[in-house]
Amino acid sequence: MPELPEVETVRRGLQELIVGKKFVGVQVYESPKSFPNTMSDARKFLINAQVVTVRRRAKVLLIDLNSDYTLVTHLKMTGQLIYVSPQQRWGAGHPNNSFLHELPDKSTRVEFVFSDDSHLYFNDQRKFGWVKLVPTVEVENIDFMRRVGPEPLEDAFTAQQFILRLRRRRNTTIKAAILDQTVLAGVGNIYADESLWGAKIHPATRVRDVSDTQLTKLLTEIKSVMILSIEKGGSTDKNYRDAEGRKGSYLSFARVFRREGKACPRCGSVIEKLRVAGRGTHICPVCQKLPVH
DNA sequence: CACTTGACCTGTCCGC
DNA sequence: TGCGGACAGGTCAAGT
Repeated sequence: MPELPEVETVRRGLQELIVGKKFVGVQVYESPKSFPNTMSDARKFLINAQVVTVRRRAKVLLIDLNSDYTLVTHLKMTGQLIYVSPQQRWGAGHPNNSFLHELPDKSTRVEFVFSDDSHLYFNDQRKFGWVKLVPTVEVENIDFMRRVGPEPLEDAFTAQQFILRLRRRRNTTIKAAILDQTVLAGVGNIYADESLWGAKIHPATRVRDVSDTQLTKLLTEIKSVMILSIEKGGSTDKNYRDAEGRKGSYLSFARVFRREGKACPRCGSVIEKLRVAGRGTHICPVCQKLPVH
């Protein structure tokens, strides 16, 4: 899915595009998971409500409404939230997002309509994602929100805290540990591989075998990789699009992710693909050595 | 509690 | 071409 940089890119787009807009309609195409609330709830708390702000926590997007309800969405692997203006709906396409006039399509789960006849589409090919409408004060009580760890890009999150939280997971691999959303928020498979390469740590290293110095370096790499990716509009492998339907370009700057068989930009060795923590994993076998015992 | 694995879905790609 | 299997950016429920 969309990891932190992709969700943040969508958030920034929506913040520009939909704040102040008023919902006048909603159409649910499929999957109760995508919009489990009753339509009577939607009528009461969504229809005629205006968007106040668009927030993000971890990989979750929060669209606050002036009805004191919040649209909470998780894009999981293939979710998209795409805004389409009335002009775009009539086919005023751009090469980068010319499919907008074709929406809704077969992957559209929910379609929202604003009073100016612009639309917001929640698309999700694999149907893992979800949208909920919950009272704003209840957002923090959602199970995931209670358990999720600190935001890596907040200055208040220090290396010391990062190390303390990671040390709870001594016997697992460092990659599994940073993918664990209760340790810290927002790291997914792409930025796990990229930041471990930056810190020269083999993803299968047990946490107990990674020094505090290396963990400090790892947090620095997580932050810098995410900041760069946000600048590039995130990573588009296949499905990911921003709020205007555009692709992100981070993958053309990636050092190891999906670059197996190519040269490591640091030492020139051939990048390898392996499986760690049940996920496809990319490393430089020379820069990232497993500790020997 | 810590840790691992499979399930949730659809689509695509690769080998036979 | 067709078919089976592996795999894809995330999380959660079970299992040990």
